[in-house]
This record gives sequence, structure tokens and C-alpha cells, in this order.
Amino acid sequence: MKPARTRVAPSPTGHMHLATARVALYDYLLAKKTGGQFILRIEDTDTQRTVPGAEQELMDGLRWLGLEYDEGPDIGGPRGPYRQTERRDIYHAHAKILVDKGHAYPCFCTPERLEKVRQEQMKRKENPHYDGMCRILDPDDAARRVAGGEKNIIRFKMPKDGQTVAHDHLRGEIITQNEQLNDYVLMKSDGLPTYHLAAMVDDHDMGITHVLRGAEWLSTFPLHVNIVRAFGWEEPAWVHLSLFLKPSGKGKLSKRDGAIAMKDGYSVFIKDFGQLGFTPEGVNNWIALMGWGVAEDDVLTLDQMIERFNVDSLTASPSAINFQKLDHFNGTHIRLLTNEDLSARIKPYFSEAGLHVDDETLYKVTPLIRERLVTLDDCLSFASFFFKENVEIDPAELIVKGLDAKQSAEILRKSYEILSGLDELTHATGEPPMRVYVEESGFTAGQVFGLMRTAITGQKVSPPLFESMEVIGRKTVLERLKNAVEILGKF
RNA sequence: GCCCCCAUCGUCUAGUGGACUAGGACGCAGCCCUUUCAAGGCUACGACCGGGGUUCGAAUCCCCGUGGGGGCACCA
Repeated sequence: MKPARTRVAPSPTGHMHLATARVALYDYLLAKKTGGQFILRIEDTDTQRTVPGAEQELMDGLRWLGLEYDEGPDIGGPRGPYRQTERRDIYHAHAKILVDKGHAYPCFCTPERLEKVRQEQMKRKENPHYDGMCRILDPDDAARRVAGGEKNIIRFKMPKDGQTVAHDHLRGEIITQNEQLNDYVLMKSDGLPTYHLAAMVDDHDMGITHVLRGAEWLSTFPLHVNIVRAFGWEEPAWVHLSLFLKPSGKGKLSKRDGAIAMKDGYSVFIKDFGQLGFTPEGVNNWIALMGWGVAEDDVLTLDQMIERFNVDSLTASPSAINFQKLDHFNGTHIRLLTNEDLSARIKPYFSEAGLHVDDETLYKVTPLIRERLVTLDDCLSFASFFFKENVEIDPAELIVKGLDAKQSAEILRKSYEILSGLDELTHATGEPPMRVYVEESGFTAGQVFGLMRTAITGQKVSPPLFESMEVIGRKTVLERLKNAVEILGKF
């Protein structure tokens, strides 16, 4: 396959969300697979909706995911600029070409008139559309009015008869009766182009070979094809990706769903995932498989995805997002990390919680919790006690089911005695004598070890007990046992 | 309302006319392992939207329904 040039072209109007990330992922995979380039282009022609910081968030998001682009607004490239507001002249020149060729025309209608026309059409139960008032103007007259400074916009002159046959890579031919199509606006009164013109011009100008975009563009697809053909350009391969649906499957996933997801510790915004303890690997794997059919072995790293990727195996039907699957992929990829890597990744969560973490201890703790982590921040609930001076114990937790305070105290006293008799406390030295004690005492392993766990870790759930004690160290373990006995003594 | 797209387990999907008793993954249930929680292993449950064609043969091709989704801006 020839090297593909792909692009992700988001508009900086809000937080970067899942759908943008997936388009970018597939763009990236296709480009890397074929030895081509992946480009970031900012579509900021709606100056009203542009929000400060959104562009930076997009760039940060792509980098966090590991989707390094080869060309973009901040790094430049041979086909720049990569911000549409910096390409005004290009669009004006191209709009003029279409007008000169008779494929577009100036329109002098006011927004007020347009609104009135729309109202009347709706009253008559017609489809709202431009009524073509300026389409039939004499081109020379129109040109004179424009030259005279009269306010105007440029509309595309859509063919009135026949049909448009457009080819979507995943769906085949999409045939539209031209009478269904509208004379869409190409150039707005603010002097900036609409998406329809800007994207077509840029994709051509930047040598894009494959246009991957959301299926919400399918309805204006025939328009776009007509624009490209009016210029006489070769078309890219059009790939309309299936939409992401809300977890319920009811309706397209929207930015508003972010707030809902956040309550459960999830998000639809890329910026949040790191904070929530998700890894780029997990997120990539998750979104990759919504819309891309992999028969088996679906745990994939970016490199493995590149190897396996194939545009033909993308799916056309919409997919409901499923956060449980994100958890699964996240946990799986965490377990795939090396000890050093995982340690480095969980360290910030401890720091943010105000805990001082020394690397030596951390390297010993990480193997103990790695297979228990679903998200990186789970490290806090499992391992905070390793980095605290004292643990807080709920006295009620020290009374194990089936035992009274006296018996519990006895177990802990005996444990203290056994462990304090050891020169060294490790997993290997600590467990055998305790096993013997369990055997001889008649208490169950669950009772004895459960009590010790509470006393030493302050938690009912923790990493394996003896491994944990080894990390904590003999001195601290004994202190905590003693402390627990004292607490029990107050009963 | 009009136009367009889609349709396999609850969810993501494999399947491109015979190898389908329809495969995998998540979730769910059970069992094993086990000092807790996990991880891991095993097992179970679970789907071709309906109706017509085409064909010796259809999950797979065609048509019609139905359902779901998207779009109908001087937004992208």
C-alpha cells in the first residue's frame, strides 16, 4: 500500500473527546502502517465558538495518547499553515475559482430574509433550504455588486438534476438525488470559509489520501464530493467512521455525557483520563476496538495495532461505549508494564495524596499491587499504608467474626511473640512459624491473618500479608501489633 | 416531516454462499487456586430483528417492513 497521508481536523470549540481520539488513532495507525504521515489541522473557522486553550488541549491529548503527529500548527510542516484562520487567502482564491467556473455564486440575501424563507417553508411543510434567489442573478451584475462593496457570501451551485454517486470506503456507493441537496454556503460574511470549502481545499492542498471522519458527515458527503469534483481534483478515499453512542445505546455520545460519566469515575474527555488513573495504552486499546473488528487476541499495544491495522476491517455500525471494558483493558495493560514503568506511573498519585514515597520502597510495593490495580490511582487504596508513619485502626475491625476481644488480643499477642523472636522478618521467615501457630491454636488462618492484616495495614483488604510485612519491616510490624493489642485492651 | 446510514449474544465484535452445533472479548453466574482483595485457570448462560425472494444451499446476496442512529445553519 502506498504511504497514506491522514489528518485529524478538530475544531477548538471545547474539550477533546473520545470520538476525536479515535479518529486520530485510526489516522495514526493508517499513516504508520503505510509509512506515511499523520497530520493535525485545526479547524478554527468558527471564531464565535473557538475557546481559548482548546487547541492546546488537543495537542496535549494527542501526545498523551502517544499519537505524535508529523505535521501540525506547533511543529509546522511542508504543507502549512495548519490552522485554518491562517489560510484565508487560500480559501478566497479557491472560492474565486469556483465562482469563475460557474460552480459558485455570490449571494446577497440577508440573514433576516433567509430566516423568513425558512419559516414559510416549514409552514408549508417543505424541507428548509435556500430558495435560490441569488443563484439566478446575472454573473456580471453580481460581480459588479461585489466589486461595489455590497455585502455578500458565496454559495455552492449544486447541480439541480440527476444524482450524485459518492463512494464511501466502508459502505460502497451512496447515491443521492441532487434535488435533495442545498446551495450550501462556502464563504461566510466574516470572510472565513465554512467547513465545506475549507476542509476540501485543505485536504487537497495537504495531499490527504484518506479522509477519516465521523458518520455525522455522511449527509453532507455528496456536497463535498461535488465540491472536489467542481475543482477537478482527484478524490481521497472517504472513510466515514461509525458513531459512538451513549453507554445506554440511546443517542450519539455528546460532550454533555461527560458530566454523567465523571460521577462514576469515568469521562468522555481525554484530559480527564490520566487524572482518573487510566493509561494511554488502556484508552487506546478501548477506543480502537469500538469500530474495528479484531477476531481474537484483542489486547494490543500501539505497535501491535499498527501491525494489524487495516482500513477495510473497520465497521460501519454505531457502537455504544462501555466503561467496564475500559477498566478491563486498563488493568490488563497495567499488568503488562515493567516494574520500573509502573512504579514511575503510580508515584505521582501518592505524591498528590501528600505521601512521601521513596523509590526503594516503591519498587518493592509495586509487584505486590500490580495485579490488583484497575486504574493507577487504585494504588492509593491498596498501598498508602506503606508510606504512612501510623495506621489508623477501627477497633471494631479488630474483633474478628466468631471471636471476642480477649481471643483477638491473645492472637495478636502471640503473633507479636512469634515475630519478635525472629532475627529477620521476611516472607520466608515469617510465614512458617505463623502457620504452625494457626495449626496449634485451633483458630483458622482467616481469623489469625485477618486480624494481623487489620493491625498492620489498617485495612481489611490489602496486598498479601507476609510480603507486605517484609516491606514494612520488623520494627514497624511489631509496633503496630503492640498498638493493636493495646487498643483491644480497652474493651 | 424529509433525506441518509446501520442491523450477529446485555455490550464490543468475528463471519465476505457450504468448514456454523455461529467464534472471541467485556460483563454476569459457578468451580478451582487462596490469609483478604485481585490476578490466573476451567465451566455455564447468552445472538444471526421480521417477512418475502435468489440458490441445491443464506448470518452472508436482493426487496419490503420494523427498529436504532445521523443530518436537515453564514457550526463543525
